[in-house]
Amino acid sequence: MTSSSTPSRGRPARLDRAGTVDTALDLLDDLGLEALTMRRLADRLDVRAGALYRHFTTKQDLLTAMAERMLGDLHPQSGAADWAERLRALARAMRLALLARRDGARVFGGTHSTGPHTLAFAESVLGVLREAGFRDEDAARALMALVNFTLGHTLEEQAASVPHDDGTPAGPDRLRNAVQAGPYPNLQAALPVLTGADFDAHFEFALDLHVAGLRQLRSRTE
Amino acid sequence: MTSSSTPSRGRPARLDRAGTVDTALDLLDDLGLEALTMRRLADRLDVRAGALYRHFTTKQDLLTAMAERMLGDLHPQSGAADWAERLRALARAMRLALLARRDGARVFGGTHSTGPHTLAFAESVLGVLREAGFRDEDAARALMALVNFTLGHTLEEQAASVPHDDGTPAGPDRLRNAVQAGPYPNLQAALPVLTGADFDAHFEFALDLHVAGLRQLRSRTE
DNA sequence: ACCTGAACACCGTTCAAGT
DNA sequence: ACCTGAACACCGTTCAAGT
Repeated sequence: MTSSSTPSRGRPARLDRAGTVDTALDLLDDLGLEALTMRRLADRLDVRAGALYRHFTTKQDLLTAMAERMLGDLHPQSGAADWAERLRALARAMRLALLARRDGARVFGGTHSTGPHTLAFAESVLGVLREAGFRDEDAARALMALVNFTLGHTLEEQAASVPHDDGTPAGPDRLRNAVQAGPYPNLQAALPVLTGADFDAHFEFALDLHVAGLRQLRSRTE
Repeated sequence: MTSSSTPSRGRPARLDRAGTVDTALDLLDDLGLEALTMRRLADRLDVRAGALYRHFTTKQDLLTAMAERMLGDLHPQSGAADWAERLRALARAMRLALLARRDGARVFGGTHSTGPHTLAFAESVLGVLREAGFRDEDAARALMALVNFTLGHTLEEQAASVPHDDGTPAGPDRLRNAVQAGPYPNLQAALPVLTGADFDAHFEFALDLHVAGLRQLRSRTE
């Protein structure tokens, strides 16, 4: 369901950047980042690994294209609401785009795309902020903060859902055991929330903090 | 300057967890995460690679110990100030601890230590927040938000300082070229700040947002 | 022009055998 | 008890040679 176009007439080129990136993302979903190797990707494309280097100078180049592609599936949902709600919608859309693929946050975090989807996202965030009256400098820094905490959050969220080798969920257990073994009263109190799986709520909390901070900055600047 | 103790009497064990972690961190500083291999670490310890597996079940285990060790060099600077300033000091200390070693943020982000240093840090942050009057749930989420954006920021900061193969700084150039090639008026306006290297200011901005958000939450809760 | 075959220089990890 | 030697099953990347 991945390779589109190129109706096999004559002997069509089996490889092209776009199709290869799609297949690589499918492979990522199936096997995870650790198992995404050039050889396995080549296998799935019925090609030898060396052939990939005609379209990607390096594996890093492929990963960057994958990150860029992920941000293409970005649909911020927001009517003509106020700036804060439009900002929230953009942050939520970024989170969902990264969550949509296995290890999406790690792929995104390990690359630095300057492709059109990535730039369009940044452009949108900056547009909302500048229209809201923020200075260029503050808008730039607010964009960085938003991207950074969204990435950090999504990294954590995807890491937490990785199970042990034996199948049981890894994160919560280890933390609970460690906390109960030592003198950590505050951690003990926070444990239910920290080991809880309500990542939507965690993200919304962080988003609220960010927006509240911006609102205050705005009211002082204007 | 790394291996301490074990005055070579008789035939001392050449390997121990603590010393190995120190050497691994030295190697990380010298060569970076990409080049930190079990074989190279074994070389520096005058040992064969297989011997490392007597002390670390896996490379991931070693990396986790390294992350835990990094948080041991945490010295939050703050007198008996108010909660907001104490929180800032903790966040700054975490950032500095990660920046102190090459690729420190990537090592930390790729692991999930539940060691004493890591837990003590979390315990401190939670302590400040709970003493300030935050509910357990909010304190837990504020801790997660703080760790996530500090990690995200530091990841970005260390990635930005990686040069091209040819020596010139990689990040700024590529972004500038890409932005100037397309219709990105908002990015154009933000470019000086985005490509600027004042990461202290970027971090303080994000920290201000976080604290302002918390202050507002607190005034509504109490 | 595009891909294969085959190699190069590595990896993490395991484990019998030595001391 | 602790480490070596040697192997296993891989990696990313390059490049002459084929078609």
